Amino acid sequence: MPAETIASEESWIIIVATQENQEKEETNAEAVKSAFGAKNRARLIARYFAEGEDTQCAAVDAWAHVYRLLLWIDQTTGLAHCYESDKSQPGKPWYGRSLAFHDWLSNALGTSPADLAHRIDWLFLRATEDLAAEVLRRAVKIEHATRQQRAPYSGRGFPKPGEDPELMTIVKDALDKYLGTPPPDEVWQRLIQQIRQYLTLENKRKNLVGEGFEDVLAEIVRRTCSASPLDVRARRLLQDIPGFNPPKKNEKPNKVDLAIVRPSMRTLVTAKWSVRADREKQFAADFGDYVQAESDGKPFEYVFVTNEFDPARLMRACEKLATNAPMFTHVVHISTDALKATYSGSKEPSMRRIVEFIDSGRLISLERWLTLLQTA
DNA sequence: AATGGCCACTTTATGGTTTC
DNA sequence: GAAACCATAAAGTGGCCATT
Repeated sequence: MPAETIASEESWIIIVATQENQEKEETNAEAVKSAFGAKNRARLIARYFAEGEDTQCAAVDAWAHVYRLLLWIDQTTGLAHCYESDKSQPGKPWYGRSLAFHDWLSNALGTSPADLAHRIDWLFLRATEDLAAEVLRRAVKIEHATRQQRAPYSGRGFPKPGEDPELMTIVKDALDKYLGTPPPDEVWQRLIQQIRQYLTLENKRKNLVGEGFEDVLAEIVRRTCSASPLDVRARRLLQDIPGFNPPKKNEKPNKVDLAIVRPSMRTLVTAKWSVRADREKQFAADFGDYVQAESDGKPFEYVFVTNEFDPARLMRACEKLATNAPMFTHVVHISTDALKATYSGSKEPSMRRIVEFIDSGRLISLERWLTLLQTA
């Protein structure tokens, strides 16, 4: 594996970066300062659609774009992630469902179960390249300062940054018998740093999935509905949407995940890749704020878009009432086909219930929602 | 086994301050 | 007056744990 090493007499900074990154950086003169930030996400999403064949973005393929861009493989099972990791371990019920989902997805994307990993997670992989480049730039920048800080203590065997002796012992003990010659210090250090980077990388993902989901949906709506006059924005202030008052003083302004404004209707979207109980409570609180702030005396839609696979959570979203009418105008899942395939081997009533909701039109697919937006 | 809920994790955005 | 720097709030998610 090619690596960039910043050598110094003490050799304590070893940054791992792929050759590919380095080349990209040279051609890509502009440096990305916030790899996961709104600006870079927009740049990457634009690039994704520019490189693909489906530039217009057909409603029927919308789910595939979302999954190619955002879905990932669970490291512990090797399968496409559709539920909490601890419940998706081999032998537990959601392992079977994860297998079914993985099977459905590789088929639907026209690839094999073994190759699926390379067909998804586009956004995270690209953003991660930018992040690595930025980390490298920063390390170079502060290298001098770090060396000065350590200078007074040189020669006294102070621990080096990023050494992690415990992790090193684990690896050493495991391989001891098989190593003819003990590897040099730099090799150890690079290995340890690579392991740590690999492990921490996964934690960063949730950071990108959240707002990245909002951005991807916004872009898909824009491209799918390019024929009709509509204004789509992610994280728009409620007060900036026509017909909604600013908050009373001392109350903090409310941001809407996705706001779609058409001549005929204002649609406020809450977009959550997945759901937890605490987030469910937020739905009703937000809706209350929206109703409070409405100033035109005209109806608006409140839509929930998600990739949640838990039937209980989906059911509550479908059934939730505000006053005595359904709170959500639509409950939208990225792929109701994926849901059905994932549940197909399960006889639990909760899952049958969801299939009924799908069949009755209460829980609709992203494709269906986009066509509704196009026609209204 | 399913449910409900808490919170650790990580980054960005923002606003203020300092430096050149 | 731009830039660089710093501290802090906010956001969103998945893992995890206790309870049903």
